Amino acid sequence: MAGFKGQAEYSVDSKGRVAIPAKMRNDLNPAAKNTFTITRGFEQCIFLYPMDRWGEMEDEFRELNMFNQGARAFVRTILRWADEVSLDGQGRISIPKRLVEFAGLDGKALIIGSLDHIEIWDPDVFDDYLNEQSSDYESLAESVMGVL
Amino acid sequence: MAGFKGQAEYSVDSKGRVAIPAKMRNDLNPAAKNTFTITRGFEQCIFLYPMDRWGEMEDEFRELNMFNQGARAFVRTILRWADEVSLDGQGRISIPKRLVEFAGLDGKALIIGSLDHIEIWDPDVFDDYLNEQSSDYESLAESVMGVL
DNA sequence: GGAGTGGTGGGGAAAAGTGGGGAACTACCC
DNA sequence: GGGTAGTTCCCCACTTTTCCCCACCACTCC
Repeated sequence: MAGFKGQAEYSVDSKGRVAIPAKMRNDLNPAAKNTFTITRGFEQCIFLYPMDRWGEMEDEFRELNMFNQGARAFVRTILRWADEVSLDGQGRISIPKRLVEFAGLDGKALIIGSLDHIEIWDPDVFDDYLNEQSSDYESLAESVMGVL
Repeated sequence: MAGFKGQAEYSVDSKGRVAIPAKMRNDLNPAAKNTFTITRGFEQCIFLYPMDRWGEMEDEFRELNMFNQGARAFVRTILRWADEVSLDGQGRISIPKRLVEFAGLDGKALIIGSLDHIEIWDPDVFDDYLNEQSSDYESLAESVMGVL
């Protein structure tokens, strides 16, 4: 299955609905049944995992030792923000209010494909994130990939 | 079976009744027969285990060595707080008074899905819990999942 | 230029949450 | 032993939210 890639800027309507780019919809595994688990991402963005991939994530969480405080706190956070959303007839999902607020979405959304998941950012928030990056793309690449 | 996820803030009425979110009810295994074992959770919250999953938990407790003092104390605690509750026609359960007091519930309840169980928190108590967290979500994720 | 695909916006039906009332059961007191 | 008060459980009705469907506009590809 091809991973998600590319980016697009779409509008978020008053009901919190956002269209998922057709290109990414086409990359969906039929097993995902046009359904995603939407949850809080890292940094100030939203993660969207297709149902099939989310099942694998849950299996990883189940393997954690729930008698460990840190593990409980982590699982509580990722799960309490999570919700299941499906594409409507127009290829849109509706984002729960609390996630709209968390990501600071305000009329516009930046959709970014990221292999096994899709990220949703507020365009302004994403600009700030880019500006905060201390190292440039080339140095980052070296530190992440250079040790392989 | 998909695990429980998501959160919702519902009211606790004067009779100690709380609705279980429809999304979580739909994730219930029919074998659970709309029945839960409700008991004291970790941190100041209430745990709700569907009947089918609770059976497995009991099996785990049975395997503990009851000649060990700690094991006895642990099992005593979790069992003495436990009670069996069923959904009424409106999808609600009624929480035993002593658990309402333990969790500090006061008119409102925060329901959090957590894979194999559901947690019930008082919203204020949960805020305090969040504030006590020493590390942010990103660092927590790295320390919990980063070693995989 | 027309048809089809892709994104946007709104309205109505159905489901979900909330609160209250009444019957059945129990426990306590007279 | 009977009556009363308290509790629990079940059912009904109301209100709000959510979801699904329909219509429209823009762009692109024949």
